[in-house]
Amino acid sequence: MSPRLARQFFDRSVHEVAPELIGATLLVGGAGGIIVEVEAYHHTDPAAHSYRGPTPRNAVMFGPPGFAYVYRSYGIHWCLNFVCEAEGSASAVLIRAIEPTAGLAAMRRRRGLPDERALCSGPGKLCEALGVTIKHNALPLDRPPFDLRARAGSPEIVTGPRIGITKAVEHPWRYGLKGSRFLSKPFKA
DNA sequence: TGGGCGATTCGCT
DNA sequence: GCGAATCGCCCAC
Repeated sequence: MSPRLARQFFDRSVHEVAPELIGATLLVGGAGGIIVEVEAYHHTDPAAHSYRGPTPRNAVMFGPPGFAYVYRSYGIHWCLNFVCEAEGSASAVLIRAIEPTAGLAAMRRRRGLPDERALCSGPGKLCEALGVTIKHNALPLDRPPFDLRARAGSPEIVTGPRIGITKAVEHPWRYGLKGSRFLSKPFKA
């Protein structure tokens, strides 16, 4: 088993951390798999929740790195982020897609879907599959129920514009595992 | 294969 | 009141 990611792993620029999360293994309560798609959000970025300063919702982003920031999206879905950089810098990586490898039965049950490819292929989907809710907000990533393992090799990374945002759309801050069948959407060649 | 739309909560204007 | 870091379904092509 590869080593657990230390808290210091997140105490760097989101643009360093985000691509290094591709290929890492994320389990929540024993269910999850290999991270294949993420997006980086920096506090100077108009598309980031932290751009306009702290609020009750985004408070965790302004705390120390290595914690989970969970928020509700479109009134329905949960989205999972990892807080990065020094305390107060309010930057985070959005986890967008996972290749399921562990706890398949539990994830299928929660998703109500038999298709493995659709289990975790989107930020809202993977939270439902892994059982992530607001209860996980502000929890440390180096302790249960989270289990985050460093990747083994150096996978090929593809980049592209982020999805579903209206501001700062030009930045290529979406990172994916090249050729993965489990992405939320394909990367443009 | 891809675009349009409804569901539904919350933060901010 | 508006719009959002989404998803799944429906429809046209």
